[in-house]
Amino acid sequence: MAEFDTRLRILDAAEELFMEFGFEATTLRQITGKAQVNLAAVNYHFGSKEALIQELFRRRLTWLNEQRIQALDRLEAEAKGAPLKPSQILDAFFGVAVKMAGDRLHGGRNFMRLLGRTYTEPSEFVRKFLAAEYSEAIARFKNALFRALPDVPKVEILWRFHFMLGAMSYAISGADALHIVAEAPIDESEGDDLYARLMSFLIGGLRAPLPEAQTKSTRHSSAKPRSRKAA
Amino acid sequence: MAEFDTRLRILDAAEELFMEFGFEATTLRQITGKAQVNLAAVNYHFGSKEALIQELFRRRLTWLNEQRIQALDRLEAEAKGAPLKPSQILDAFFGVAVKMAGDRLHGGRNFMRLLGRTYTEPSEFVRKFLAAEYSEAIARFKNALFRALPDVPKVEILWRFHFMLGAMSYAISGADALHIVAEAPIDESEGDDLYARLMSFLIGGLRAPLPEAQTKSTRHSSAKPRSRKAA
DNA sequence: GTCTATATCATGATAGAC
DNA sequence: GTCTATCATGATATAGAC
Repeated sequence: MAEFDTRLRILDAAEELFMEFGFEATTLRQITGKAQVNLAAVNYHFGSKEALIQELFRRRLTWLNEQRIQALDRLEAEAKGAPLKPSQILDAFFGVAVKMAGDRLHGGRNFMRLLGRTYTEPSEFVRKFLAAEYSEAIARFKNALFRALPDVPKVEILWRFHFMLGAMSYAISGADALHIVAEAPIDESEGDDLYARLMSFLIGGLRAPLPEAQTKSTRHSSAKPRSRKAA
Repeated sequence: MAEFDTRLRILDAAEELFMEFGFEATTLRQITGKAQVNLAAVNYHFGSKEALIQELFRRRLTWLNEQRIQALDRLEAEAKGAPLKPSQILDAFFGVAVKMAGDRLHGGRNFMRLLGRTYTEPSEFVRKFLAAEYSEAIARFKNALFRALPDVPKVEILWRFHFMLGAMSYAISGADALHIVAEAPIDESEGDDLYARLMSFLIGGLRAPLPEAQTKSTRHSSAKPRSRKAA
């Protein structure tokens, strides 16, 4: 079979299968079967299943984070040293991702849904790899948020960033899980709709009043002394 | 000797291992090894690995959702027919979960971290099972939110509920993933701290201004100037 | 009821012909 | 570079002794 690019066929097939079944449950036989290449091709071209997974993330995640950093670069150039607005920062970080997730054509959709789940993946080597791929972009956006919200404690910003990543992950993983919430299938909100919905939510969460001003309408901690600070 | 003991040992060991390595990557040998029972014990007591997983969820998730519903019952009894405040509803739903997640002692911590990841699990039978276990609680809380926020389109509430579940999932999965965001290890916010942080964020997101562009039905410009605060 | 031993099978990976 | 054939391993599950 005179295949033009076996590598690409494997990567695309693997992306789709990993998205559907996860890393462990997807076998090399499924991948090579779907890609219509020989079973040995994966090991020939990538060396191992693990290396295939890494290459799969590398080819898209590197690009995604470059886009994010470029978007941030543009905003900061325009601002000429002034702090950015939080909404601008979130737009640069999450906007690119949601757009990529809406792109069915180039496989971005599959990849982003996979990525959303992978962020909390138990597998050690995947997490290490993700952390490395993300580190530059995360550092840039963290600093931008610190500057944009000088009154908010940094640790609070980090936690909220973390929460936002969770919301984005579910937003993108989307349909399957949402059906647990909405028994009746609802219109799948793709692209612009989803983006607008997510952004409203994220900005609302990021700019919410800090927890210390929490009004106690609950009885959860009424029995406990307030002095529990250390943890 | 006692079968009961063996069952429990298996469940506890499995919970911990599944949390650490995921369902697929955890083998019956690991489970029975950690539980210090015989390899055949899992199949004897549960029938299969799949049935073990279901039993594992059942024993905790059923209880969790009962707690949630009871909390909602109490709130609604107090309100005597009036709509609840959104913060009360969120408190009933997420508060119980976060408290359970903070309970290292009875294994609730492991379970909740597992649950957070599992919600978007690819595995078909797990998702089906979760949907069934959740359905009653979700229905109750959906309706409570619909009543509490009569001006917000229902589809919007469902999406925001979905986003909130994502934020909670990450909040609980917590430490591992957060280290990707915060390179320097930050104090692990457990219990009350985490709860307060998450609730502020969730309420902020739930009550955020609605997104402008709604390509829903033919209604245009509902004559309500949504104050778009920031681009 | 619990364990030992094993059946049965699918996996990731490799060797070597072409 | 691609294929066929095969490997060693480890998986779930079962049969039968105790």
